[in-house]
Amino acid sequence: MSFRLDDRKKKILKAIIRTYMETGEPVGSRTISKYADLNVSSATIRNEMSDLTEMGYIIQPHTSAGRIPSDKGYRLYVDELMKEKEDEIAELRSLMIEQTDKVDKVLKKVAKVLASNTNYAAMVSVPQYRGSRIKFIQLSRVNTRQLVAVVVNDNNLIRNQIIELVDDMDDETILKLNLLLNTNLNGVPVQDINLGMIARLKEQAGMHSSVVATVLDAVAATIQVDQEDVEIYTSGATNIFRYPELADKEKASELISTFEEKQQLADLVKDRMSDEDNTGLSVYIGEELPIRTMKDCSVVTATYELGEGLRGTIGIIGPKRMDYESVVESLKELKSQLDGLLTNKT
Amino acid sequence: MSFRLDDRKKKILKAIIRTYMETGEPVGSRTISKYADLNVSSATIRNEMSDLTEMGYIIQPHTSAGRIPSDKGYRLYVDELMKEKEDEIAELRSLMIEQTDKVDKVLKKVAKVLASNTNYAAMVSVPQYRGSRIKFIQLSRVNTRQLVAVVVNDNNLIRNQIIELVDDMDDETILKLNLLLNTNLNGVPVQDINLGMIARLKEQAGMHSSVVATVLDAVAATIQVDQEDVEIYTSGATNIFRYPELADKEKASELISTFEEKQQLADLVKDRMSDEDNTGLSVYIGEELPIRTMKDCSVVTATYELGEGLRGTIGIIGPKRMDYESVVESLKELKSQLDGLLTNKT
DNA sequence: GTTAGCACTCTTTTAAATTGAGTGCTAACA
DNA sequence: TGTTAGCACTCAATTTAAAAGAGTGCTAAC
Repeated sequence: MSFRLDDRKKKILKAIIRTYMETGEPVGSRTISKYADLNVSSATIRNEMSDLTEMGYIIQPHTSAGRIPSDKGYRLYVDELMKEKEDEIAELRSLMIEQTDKVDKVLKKVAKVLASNTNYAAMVSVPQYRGSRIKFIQLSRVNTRQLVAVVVNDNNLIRNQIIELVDDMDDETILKLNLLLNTNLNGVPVQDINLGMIARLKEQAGMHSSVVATVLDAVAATIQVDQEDVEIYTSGATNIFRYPELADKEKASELISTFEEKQQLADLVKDRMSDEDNTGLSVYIGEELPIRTMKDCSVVTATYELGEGLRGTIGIIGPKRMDYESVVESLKELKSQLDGLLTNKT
Repeated sequence: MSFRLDDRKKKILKAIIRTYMETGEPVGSRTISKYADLNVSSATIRNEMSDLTEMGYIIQPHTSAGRIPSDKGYRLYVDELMKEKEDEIAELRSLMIEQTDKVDKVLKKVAKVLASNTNYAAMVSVPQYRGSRIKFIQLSRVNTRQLVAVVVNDNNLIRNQIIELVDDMDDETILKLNLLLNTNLNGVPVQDINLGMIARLKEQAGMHSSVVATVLDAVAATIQVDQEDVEIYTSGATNIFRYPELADKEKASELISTFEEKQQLADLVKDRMSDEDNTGLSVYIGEELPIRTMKDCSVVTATYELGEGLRGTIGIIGPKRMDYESVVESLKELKSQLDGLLTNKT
């Protein structure tokens, strides 16, 4: 009782998915039979649809309604049936990135443009520093009891912190510490800096004063990236109201909460980040997503690389019947704009 | 044909508002007649309600339904009828602020706690630097073609920027510039630094090299606050789904968009900021709000002051029938926790 | 001034009837 | 053997009608 997915079946499945994308309503045999390059009657379509249902590519919401694509159906569509679609993307190309903005402004704008361009919800993760190296460290005196520590990494990202002193510290010591920090940490990858290393530095500092220890700890804290919290910008959350299948109170509320919290999105992105494949694009459909509230959604993500090792993710969240082609194209376009953007800026 | 708002009328209005807050349904004369300390029949209440309607404190959504409070009614309630309510707030008191966190983390948390505590949407604006003074400026060399500028103000807030040089700059010049900047700008209020001042500095720098000019411009840009964009954290946007009168697709979508965009909230906050009254608390009801999408909401805001001149706003957005008493109490509590929080931290 | 009573209004709820899209099956056809 | 017309059947969605319920305004009596 197993069927072959022949050419006609594929064509019909594709027609079903395409139609469903537009309307959001279950699609019936009659509708498909009118579909251009497929000159068969609705009865024939019905037979084929019956087969496709049994094969699990489409689903009948109730006895007497049309069919809608299953996750498996969408998956086949994304993997095989989808043809690239080159139009409308030009808009993005012109609309975008002014070199003068700061990185976070650019990323916020990317989220916004992406959302308004696709009519889905968009997210952009701020690149993690992981893999970047320390380029410059400086301790400066603000006043007798305050220092400021500034750390610049090789992507020109700056972190800093005020250090409150409990005891005085003379200028010479500060100079010495600066030298120590720079000779020992310059060029060291951020993630290699750990407690052991700091302990060794404290020893080398020679002086066992607790003030020095405090300062070194503070510097370490400045450098250390909060590995946990990836920052995420979102935009267009309310676009989900455009799609009735996501727009009832229950679902909409849960989904928008997920966007608002961002933590789960961050987890999703982090997951994705560790992977390493050629295109940098991935598609999650429905239950494939690790986030329960999103089981009626699809998510398409792309990783971009601002500079050496500075890697972030852009993504689109929409209904399962999202227009995968244009989403993929939009993401590709933005990815290529972001890749290498940072070459000469903050 | 004008009535006096006597004691009984006030009592009845208060009862109507209280009841409506709970149920969200128009409330009828019968319901009120059962209300404890008011031993009159529903017919009497009806007469009084008729008066109150004519006076504009309550509204009849349609001929044969109960009454709901009008904006004017709520206003009276807030201004006169509301009695302070001291319970449940203790929770906030314990729940809150760990001194160790950074300011932005604290503020995000405040928004979250406020939202989950009240079941309304919450917003927190990040304090503007306006009024703060410059405490410390330092230019440091990162490498031959890059400097980093660090500016610390008297609230210990740090801003910084990488400066790309087009021409080399020797160490002596950097030292000279540092001296120049610190002697001239130290203690100067941030908002007093303008183009004229920078021009004068350039002159004083003596050297007419364009490199120096570039550096000074960059430093100015670092100091300059983006006056336009107040940053705002929001939380609990989806709480609006708890209130049917706000939860239909149309309104919910618009409201959530407003939260997401934040620009309009920022404008609201900025407006508020210029005011100067004793308590720092204000209540906007319905049409009193300058934001069209919020005409069915009420907003309560409180300004807090982290340190000298570092002033921000916390606010609650909810349905007009929000529980003004506990909202006001919650805000007061958080305000008092935030006030003066910054005394010794970043 | 207060209240019981009642007719009237209008929304909400409930139930029933109708419509309509779509299926599955059968029998006929090429 | 694959395709198709035809038809009975199913089930959600829509329409329609009826009933219920909540609340008011007014009147007349206390």
